[in-house]
Amino acid sequence: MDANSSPPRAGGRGGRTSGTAGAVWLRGPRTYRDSTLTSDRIIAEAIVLLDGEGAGRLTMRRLAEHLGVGPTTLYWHVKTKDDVIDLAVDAIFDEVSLPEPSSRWDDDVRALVLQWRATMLRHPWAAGLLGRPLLGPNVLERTEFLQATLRRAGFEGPVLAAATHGLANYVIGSAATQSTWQHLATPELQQSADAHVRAHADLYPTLAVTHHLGEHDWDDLFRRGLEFMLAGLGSPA
Amino acid sequence: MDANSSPPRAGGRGGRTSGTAGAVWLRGPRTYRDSTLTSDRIIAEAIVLLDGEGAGRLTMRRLAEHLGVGPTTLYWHVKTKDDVIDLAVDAIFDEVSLPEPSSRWDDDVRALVLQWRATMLRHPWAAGLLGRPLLGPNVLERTEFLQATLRRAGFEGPVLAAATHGLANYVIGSAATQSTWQHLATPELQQSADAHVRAHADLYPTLAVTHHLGEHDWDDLFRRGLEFMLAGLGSPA
DNA sequence: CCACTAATAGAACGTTGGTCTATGCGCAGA
DNA sequence: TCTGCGCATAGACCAACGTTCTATTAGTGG
Repeated sequence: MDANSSPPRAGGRGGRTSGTAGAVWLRGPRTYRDSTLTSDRIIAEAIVLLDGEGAGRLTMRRLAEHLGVGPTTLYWHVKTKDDVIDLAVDAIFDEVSLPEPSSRWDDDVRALVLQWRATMLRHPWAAGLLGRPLLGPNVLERTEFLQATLRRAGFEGPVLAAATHGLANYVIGSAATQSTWQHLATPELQQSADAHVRAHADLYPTLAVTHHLGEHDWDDLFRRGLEFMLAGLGSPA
Repeated sequence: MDANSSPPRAGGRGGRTSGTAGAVWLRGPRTYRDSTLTSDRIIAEAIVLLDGEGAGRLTMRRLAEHLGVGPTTLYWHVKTKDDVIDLAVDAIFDEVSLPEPSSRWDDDVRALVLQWRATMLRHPWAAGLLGRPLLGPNVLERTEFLQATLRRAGFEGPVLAAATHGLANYVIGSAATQSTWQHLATPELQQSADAHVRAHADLYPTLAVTHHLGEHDWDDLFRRGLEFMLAGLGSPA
């Protein structure tokens, strides 16, 4: 807030630290104005902001304010806002822990994919940020795990590529759909959407009966779809 | 461009059309300054702009300019820019023609899903616009068709819902991934991404061997994944 | 000819992402 | 202890954006 008023903060550690030998160890790493702004801290705060208020309300100024820092200062640590977003997206994938390989490859896939999905749902803004290349180390590491698991299961060549893509795209699509409905659409919108479909039951007879937009058991839905995919993979292995 | 200079355009049809009976038929529908701006024309031009330059370069001002119209005029026909986008997204789904129901339900699904995908690839900006509810009539009609087809095939209850969602989410995820790579990532980025993965072959051993990011046979990949899903659906029907 | 409505344009506001430039802090060496 | 020097921060500013408010014009019905 008013972190940039007149009295300058105390820098470093207490008082005078002239060229005394050995003082380095007491001083610790380079500190500046005692709050070292790093790109990591920026990304972390960006994620907090995104989690709390959604992608639309992430602005460089608000982000700087939350960090107690001038708006333009961020650009010293980060090139553009797009960089912030890309880094934030990759950062959340750190939460997807890689399962310990078991004796059943499909169990490993299940475990990974469920965590992947859970992470995307924990940060629903991530779904709306697809459409940008996912090349961060965390994403690549998870993709590597998925593909390596499938490869150990015996898939190869085009089949392996298709299996990897199929599973990944299913997760991405599912998470995007669910995030959209759960977090970006207000309950009123969900209800009126439901009402709208039922009001036009002549146009959407099947949807009107079966498609209760707001009342899905999303977990069950996802798991069933995943089992379809795994079953389809099972035969031509 | 300079459509708003001093000389006002000629309105209506030639000269005086006072209260002469029967003149309505000669006059045709209400015309104003001989170029009737409608929300349909706005959406159509928005799609042209989106196709040509991507989502990032669609602004109300540029859209108005392309229509030879003042920037604020659009707001008479359209409430907000989000409306334009929502309408544009739904409009492109008009290109997804509903297949004639055949004797094999899976062929119908294949036909629909392939067209769905093709349309999304034809308008690659659409993928980045997921994360907003798809509730337009065109989208709903296609979803209705998909679900109705599966229902006729014997699916019911949670299985039906899972099958619909599974297929739709697979299409969405696949199209998003491919659009991202083909259109939003420059060839240089693709190449350097490839190089990056191979340079870190220690971290991504499987990807380094198999994952040629820029050189996928996307059609083949998608079809194989779709067949996995359909095969998985086939068994527990 | 006049009032009325539909449609257009313009000025302007607040906010955004980003750049350019100046300022201050902390450290190393003399 | 003083003096540079580079890392880090802030401020003024810019062009562009979405949108609103208000004025103006074209066409219609009386």
